[in-house]
Amino acid sequence: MDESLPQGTTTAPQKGTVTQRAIDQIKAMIGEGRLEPGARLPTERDLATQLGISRSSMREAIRALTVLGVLEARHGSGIYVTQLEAGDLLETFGVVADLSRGPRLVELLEVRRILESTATALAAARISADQLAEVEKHLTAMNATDDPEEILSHDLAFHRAIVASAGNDTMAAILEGLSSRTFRARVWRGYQEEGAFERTRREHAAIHRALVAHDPEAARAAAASHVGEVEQWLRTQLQP
Amino acid sequence: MDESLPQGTTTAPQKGTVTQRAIDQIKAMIGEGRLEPGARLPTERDLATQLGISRSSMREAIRALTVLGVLEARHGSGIYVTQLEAGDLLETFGVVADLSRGPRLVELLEVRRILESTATALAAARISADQLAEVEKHLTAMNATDDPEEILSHDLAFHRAIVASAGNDTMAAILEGLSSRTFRARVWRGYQEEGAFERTRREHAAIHRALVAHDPEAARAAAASHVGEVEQWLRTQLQP
DNA sequence: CCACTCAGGTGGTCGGACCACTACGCATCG
DNA sequence: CGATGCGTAGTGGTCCGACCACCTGAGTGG
Repeated sequence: MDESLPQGTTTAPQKGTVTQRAIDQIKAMIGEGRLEPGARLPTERDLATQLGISRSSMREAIRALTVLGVLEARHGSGIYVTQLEAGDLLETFGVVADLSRGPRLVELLEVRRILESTATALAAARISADQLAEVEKHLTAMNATDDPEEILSHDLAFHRAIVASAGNDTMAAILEGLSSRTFRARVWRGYQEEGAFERTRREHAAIHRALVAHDPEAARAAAASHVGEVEQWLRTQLQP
Repeated sequence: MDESLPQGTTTAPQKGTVTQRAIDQIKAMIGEGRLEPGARLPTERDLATQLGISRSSMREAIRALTVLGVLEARHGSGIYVTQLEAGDLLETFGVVADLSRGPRLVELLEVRRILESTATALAAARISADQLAEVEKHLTAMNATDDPEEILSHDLAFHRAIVASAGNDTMAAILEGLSSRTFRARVWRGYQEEGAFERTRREHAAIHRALVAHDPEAARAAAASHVGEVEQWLRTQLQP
């Protein structure tokens, strides 16, 4: 069947590195509810003792879970479990966008097109007056300046406000990663040099109209077309 | 002449922890193309010396990038950059599914419904004979057993084969995380106790028919309905 | 009653030591 | 001559102990 290895403590699969085991164990503690969101963990030294490993290895495990958005270390205070909200856990999604290039950029944009068109459709049905005002604020601000940096900033906020109105925080967090600053800046650099300003402006206006009219289908089409334009442009860039 | 500037050009901005800086620098090296996918990094000791930090801190940085799927450490050999493919970077996506609970599970299922319905529609248009055979293999195997464990396994493979036929690796990797074993096992436990076997079988058959007919719209509807069923069930479970 | 001080505890960093494993060249054997 | 085996150098993995930087809260003084 299996082994003849005596287990020192309760559960020790004895697989992989010591650090990896520590990562899994802490993750399991949270998954099983033994550690609530926001809870404070024992000290690094205590944790290391409990799991029978050195503090160095335990620190590596904690660092790993920190970059994953699961834990949060506060210098001088302690280690805490994050709220485990979508934003916390999906922050690493931005890394994917930053490190992707070539064909994968197109794939990412395709995913964004699918999700954002649906999110925009949902927003058209659910958006409130206040949320719509927020959207309009960034729309007008975007059209009132020529600074590319500022345009990009308001463009991001424009879409972010719309997606937030869709009411699905997880989807919003994913799209946030897919629209991260460095990601868009890379694509926009060349895209806007082809006189895409005016087209972008029209597309944004179309999206806005659909939101005002609370027309999900029109919103979906407008958003899909908007992202699709960039997607198609990028596709041609890869086939010189 | 270096400090008091918002951002340095070459040297470190002296922000955050030393380890975090190391993480960013390595990430930047890869992003700027100074480290190609599959390339071998200098040794931990050399890297630590280059960045002027201790080996312990460097190890934490490496470990962090390892769990993110950016680096891969081979004991006794060296540290290498992964191929940076969708699967490598999106493996951490499974953590989100594993640690999510309550309302966020519904949100995740909603995202999956949107993506998988589109992926299934794409698959209907593009699927080849070989790929279709693979899908059918798992479909029949799923209907030929009563072992819940085996059913779940073939169910996963069934959808995986379909999504793979859509031709978007990034989307496939995301859906893989959203359909991870532990995630589905948690949901299915209760779902299948309500006689959902037969319904699931019919829904799978409908998806298969649409694939055979190369009918994207039917495939989209069938897939959306399939995931939506589970989604709705889960929604009711949260409102007792 | 409030503000300040300061000591203890915590995460952050460092350097060194040793172990486990891999890779590669060299000597050996067929 | 080629294939095999072995040994060694180099790599990541682990551990230890020390010190630093920072936060917290109890105690002190006004």
